[in-house]
Amino acid sequence: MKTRTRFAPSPTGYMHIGNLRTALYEYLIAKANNGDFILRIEDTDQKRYVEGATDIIYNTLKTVGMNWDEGPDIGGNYGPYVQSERRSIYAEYAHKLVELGGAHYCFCSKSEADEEKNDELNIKFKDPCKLISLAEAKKRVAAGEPYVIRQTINKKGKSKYHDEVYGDIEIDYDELDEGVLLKSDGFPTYNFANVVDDHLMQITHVVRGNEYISSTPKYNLIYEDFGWQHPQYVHVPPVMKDAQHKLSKRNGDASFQDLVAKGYLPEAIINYIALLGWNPGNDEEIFSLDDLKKIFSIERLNRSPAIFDITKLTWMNGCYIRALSPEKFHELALPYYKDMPSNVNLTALSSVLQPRVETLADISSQADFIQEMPEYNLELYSNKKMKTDALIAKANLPAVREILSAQNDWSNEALFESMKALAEKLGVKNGQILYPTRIALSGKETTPGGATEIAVILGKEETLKRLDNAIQKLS
RNA sequence: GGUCCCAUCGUCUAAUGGUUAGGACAUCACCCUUUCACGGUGGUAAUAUGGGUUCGAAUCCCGUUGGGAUCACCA
Repeated sequence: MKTRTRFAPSPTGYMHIGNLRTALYEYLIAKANNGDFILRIEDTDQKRYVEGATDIIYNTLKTVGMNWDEGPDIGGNYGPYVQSERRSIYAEYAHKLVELGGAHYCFCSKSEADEEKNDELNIKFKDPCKLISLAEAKKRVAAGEPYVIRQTINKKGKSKYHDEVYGDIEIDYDELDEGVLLKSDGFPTYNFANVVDDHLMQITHVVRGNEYISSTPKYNLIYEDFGWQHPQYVHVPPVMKDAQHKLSKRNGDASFQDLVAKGYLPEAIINYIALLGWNPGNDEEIFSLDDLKKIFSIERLNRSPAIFDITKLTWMNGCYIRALSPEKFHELALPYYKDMPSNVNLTALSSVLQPRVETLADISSQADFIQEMPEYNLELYSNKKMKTDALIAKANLPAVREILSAQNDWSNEALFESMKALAEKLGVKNGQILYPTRIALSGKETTPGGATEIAVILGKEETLKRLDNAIQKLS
């Protein structure tokens, strides 16, 4: 049987990192087995529907390269792939389930149900409507009385199923709740829709958060009542913000699109989250999506929650940035150069920046001095190791200015040679020339690149101008 | 509270009865160096806890503690 997995997000307008990881695992399970990855939109809760949310889902999956084989936009043999377009299907199966004895009509109002149960005394909702005969219930339905369809659980003893990650799970049938399957608005709940859809769409592996572990027996009961075989279950632990809290929109935690906006590369994000709950069994940790397709296995999935560590993602993102071709990096950096003066050597800037930034957003903070010379204190000229200070700067900078104004070859190598020659001629250390020059050109304690590299980036005109200003400031 | 799940360095994790408990991030030190990075070398740092089982336990079993999930006409 062909492996088929599905990613079934509800369109709430936010691509959660945990969700994306689930999608990744679903995608990888399918692709590692030459199977199909299906996209299904679970929009049965109209209250939570957010306009444009499906586009975020599409765009995210596309930018990371997780292409789906069937979905709302491209169709497939098992559509429609949007649950709100499948209402008649759920209604049909829900009524059928009633006939099969797996569910019953319930006429209680929501408040009646709430009143009945008592969390503190651990009293579960006992539906009085279970006692209504099917004939009577049908009559009331036909008369137009509002109703829901509730699951009927009469089984006793222990339910048992196997989870690919957590092993054998045993839960007493008494613990199971006779939940609503079809709401009074005619929409199904997740509890019902996912079973019907997963069966109809021939999903072989259901991958989802481990919060579903304890409700899975209810779903299995529905499969049983219909005489269907249930899929294999792959419950995965949550991705955490810290030891106590899941990553969530409510906490204001970063979504995929937030991370991209902060200068993280989609490839790095995917690589990092793949390792949050899965490992290849060796010490390697840099993987492309294609690599992952080849080596992913369900057996190496972890059972315990993993904390999302932005520091490690940042490191990994730095690895990906350094691995970029200089051209590609330059292309990605371009948007951050929007406000740069036109005479700046952007190619040179990119080449000094590439090994120094960990996220694209670092570009702005590292290159800010190029746009505009910052205010700085003369103290900056002091450096013990370089044996230099403002006095030495004052003494040497005029000579630097002189030699550079005569400089024709404005390459880094040529500039460096000239500066070295100058130091030798003056009988001072290289650092006593280079350090003050760097400060004069940047006004910053740390810069991407040394004095001559900055000079190349700024260009001759701007370099001389900044030297003049520095000399004036020092006098 | 009932039920279910989880527990190795600060973090992600490896070690599926026998290892000096390994790697990565972070951190610290040193080297490289035209500041800062990059790169290189080395260090600090973990089996929650108490009992078993066994020649031998991070690993198997039981208890304890801690954490999480679930008990919606949300998914």
